Amino acid sequence: MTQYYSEHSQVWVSVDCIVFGFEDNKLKLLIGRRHMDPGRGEWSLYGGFVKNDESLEDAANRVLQDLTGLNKIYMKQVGAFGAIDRDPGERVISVAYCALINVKDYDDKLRKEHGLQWVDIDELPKLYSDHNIMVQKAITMLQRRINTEPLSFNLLPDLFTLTQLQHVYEAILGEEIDKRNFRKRIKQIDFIEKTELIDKLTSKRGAALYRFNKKMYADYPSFKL
Amino acid sequence: MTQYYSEHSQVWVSVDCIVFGFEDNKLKLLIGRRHMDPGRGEWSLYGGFVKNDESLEDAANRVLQDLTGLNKIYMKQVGAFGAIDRDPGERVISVAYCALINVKDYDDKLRKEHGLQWVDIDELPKLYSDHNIMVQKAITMLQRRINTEPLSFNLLPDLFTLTQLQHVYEAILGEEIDKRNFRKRIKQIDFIEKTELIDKLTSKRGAALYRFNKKMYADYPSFKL
DNA sequence: CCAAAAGTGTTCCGTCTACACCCATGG
DNA sequence: CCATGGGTGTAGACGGAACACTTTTGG
Repeated sequence: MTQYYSEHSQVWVSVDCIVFGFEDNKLKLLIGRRHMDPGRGEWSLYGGFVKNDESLEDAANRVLQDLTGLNKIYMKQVGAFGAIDRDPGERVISVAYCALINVKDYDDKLRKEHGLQWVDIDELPKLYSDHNIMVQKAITMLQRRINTEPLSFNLLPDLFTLTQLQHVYEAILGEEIDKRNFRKRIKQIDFIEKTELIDKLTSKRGAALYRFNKKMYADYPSFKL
Repeated sequence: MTQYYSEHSQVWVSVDCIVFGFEDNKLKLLIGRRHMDPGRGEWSLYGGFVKNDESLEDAANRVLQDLTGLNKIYMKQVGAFGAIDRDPGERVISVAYCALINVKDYDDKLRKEHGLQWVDIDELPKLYSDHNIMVQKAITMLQRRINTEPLSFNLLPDLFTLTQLQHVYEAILGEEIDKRNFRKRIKQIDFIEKTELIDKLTSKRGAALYRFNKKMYADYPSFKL
């Protein structure tokens, strides 16, 4: 079993946040250029070191809040990355977290202050260290889970049209979906509620706005698209 | 982005191995009693600290080899666990790895030397720290992946009968499977090869032995049970 | 001869897929 | 009046689930 602490070496642990957003019917990733060595100037995920008095989740939440001003963001651990030389400076193990945010909730001024950009996931540049691998793993995770967990709503405003929702699925899965089949399946899910409201922004005719009823889902947490 | 190292604190990082085996048609977990403080005497997973000159995977492999004498064990990361007080002694972040081994390959003398036991996953005791959560997460992971990845063979000898294979699925999924439907599906998978050999140990009539053809799978890595 | 496990097909039902046209409105 | 996106149903294919009896042989 575990042996005494002092005989062993300690390492730095960081969290890296893989922040996805949805805009122009594309899945986007929030990245910026590193402001410090090693890797100054390279494209990178946003991250930070884990402090002694915070859990991994707390650290990821702190970094995300610092970054977006938002609290209670949907977040899931992607995994720990621990190759010896993954950080060119020192031994740093990093735990990657995937976050989904609604771009509209995110103050764009804050984005610019941090020097960050939304980049289409189909046009990602080479990122610092192993960050591309982290992103790839996060996308695979989303694809596996999107049909069995209500993830997609985190990328949309509280009120959304079915076409928007469909575009989220298409962006994550990377393939087109038949509109009629998609809507048929949605109708069977009772916690995706149709409201009386009509969205007139995206079409002339107007589209019904829907809402994800969190309470109803919490009472009966089963999801299968 | 990441800031300079020295301003930040370091932590201990350990790996914990969730070792599954299959025996008596049950899924079993390898656990032992802790030989040191904190938590001396409690049931626990087997683990060890990550050294400065090894990756997380290397550390997990080292611990597994130390434990079983086996090399090239099937292994997958379950996740990083980082609650502040998860280790009662010091701040230790642990990365859990799930391993699948064939009990027959494992020298039972070595097991006893380490004071370890195979315990039915339906009869797990309370484990040290957050180890029960790790195990639960590993089982959920297996259940999700067993139908899309060729995991099950790692729990069996090279040659196995279809009934044995079916029992592995039943043990992991926790539900009974129809024999005829199961065999129908297996027949469609061409890298599960029927051999000429007959197993006479488990039945009077004798059952055909099958083999997982790794090369054939590597050439065409698609799996759907 | 019998207990115990191996092996084998068919039918039914529900689910997924493919597919095309009318509607409402702003400009 | 027309371009744009919203909204709707059906038929055929396919895959999954239910289901029971015969075979072999060691003891």
